[in-house]
Amino acid sequence: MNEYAAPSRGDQTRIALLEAAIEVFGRDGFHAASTRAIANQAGVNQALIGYHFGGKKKLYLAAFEMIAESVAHHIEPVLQDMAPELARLQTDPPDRRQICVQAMHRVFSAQLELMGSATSAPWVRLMVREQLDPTEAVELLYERVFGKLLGLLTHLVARAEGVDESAERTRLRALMLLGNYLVFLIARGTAHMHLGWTELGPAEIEAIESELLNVLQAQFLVEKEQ
Amino acid sequence: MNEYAAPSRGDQTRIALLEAAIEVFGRDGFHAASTRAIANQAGVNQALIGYHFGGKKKLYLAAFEMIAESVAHHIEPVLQDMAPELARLQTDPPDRRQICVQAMHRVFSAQLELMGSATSAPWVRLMVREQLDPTEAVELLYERVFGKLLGLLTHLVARAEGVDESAERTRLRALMLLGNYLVFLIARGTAHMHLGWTELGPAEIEAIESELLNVLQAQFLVEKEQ
DNA sequence: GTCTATAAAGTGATAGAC
DNA sequence: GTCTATCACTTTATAGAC
Repeated sequence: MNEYAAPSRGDQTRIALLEAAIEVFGRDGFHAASTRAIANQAGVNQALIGYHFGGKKKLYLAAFEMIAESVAHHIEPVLQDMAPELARLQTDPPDRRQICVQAMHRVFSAQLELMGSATSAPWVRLMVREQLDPTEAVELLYERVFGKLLGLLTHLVARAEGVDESAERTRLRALMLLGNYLVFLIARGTAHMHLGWTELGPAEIEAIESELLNVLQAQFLVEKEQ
Repeated sequence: MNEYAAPSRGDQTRIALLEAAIEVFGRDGFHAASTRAIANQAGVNQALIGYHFGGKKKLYLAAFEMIAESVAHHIEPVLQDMAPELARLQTDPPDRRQICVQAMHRVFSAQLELMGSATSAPWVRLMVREQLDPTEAVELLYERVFGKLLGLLTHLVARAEGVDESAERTRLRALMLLGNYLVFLIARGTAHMHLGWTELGPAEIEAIESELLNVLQAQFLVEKEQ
């Protein structure tokens, strides 16, 4: 499909099916989601899944292509915005710890904002599901989304602590940082029970974000003897 | 069934079905797991699921009863072992930060050991799945497992930092700590890709545990001005 | 308590009319 | 490109023999 021309009827169907697929696969999981439920949600005929995508499994994979594109689209401006600071880090300035903490916080804020928005919540659900039942899509996601995110975090950890970026410990640290907010996405039920929350709205996102900053500062804003 | 008498044939069937259920539900998810696959794995007839448990859904819930019991059984000695230190914390000793960090590390070690062992890996998979598709079992798990764990962590955070145990920030902090190792369970595929790991064996568990201690020390072993 | 056999409903895929 | 109709298969649950 031409990106600038008006979408044809077929394009509209394809897009509707992809959006419905993200919604329903994310809510019910691959097996529990029926092609009839997806077609119904999209407002199109069930047989069109076969026609446009070649089957349920291929629709599933196509949905991840769409997500990866959208998420990359959301993340890129944040990375662009951060470029000057990242460049400054190469010169090893005395305030590198502050710069790194700020950059990490910015990355997490962008992620939290993304996951909190109503439009992208279904993406998150589906990406989390894919982690649990990995298919070919995990590689796609790592290549286009999580790998970049983790690479940046690893770089920032390395710069903040003055350690080697390729060391296993550094990479472990980056994953653990990611865990600090992933827990709210994945163990949402348990998290809400422990906090007495009933939803994950702006106020809750704000609370997570604020505490995340505290944790980052506690971890990286102190000189260490080693 | 009497706990001390030899299990009857029916008891054996029940137990075999529960173990198979944990295995298969954890591997495939509730919907993708068929009662035939579970019965086959248990080496019993499919119709016996209906007879002993009343249906697939009830078998699923019964599996969580069994898990909760087993996990509580594993965790209790650790808690018992920690009781003296927890009592000492009440007196607000000068080394309370060290005590708290040690206690947290002990909790995480016990968890990591549990999740790393071949026998309990299926439990973990199933508990993680339940987080994503919450049923009545989430409440059971929170009541008997996660709530206790999070309660202890919240208490230790409060003691270490000298803050209020019931404050939302303190409870958030406890959840974030949990996230530091949960990420390795839930985003296992992504974590392995980022680290170049191919399995989660003793060496990997050891690496996580060791880095976790560093993170705990960085977060809690420094005096703060506030 | 365990088995076989089967009912009733749902699934993904597709042939063929338009 | 879209629709209806249907095939071939799988699912859970259960009736009834042993």
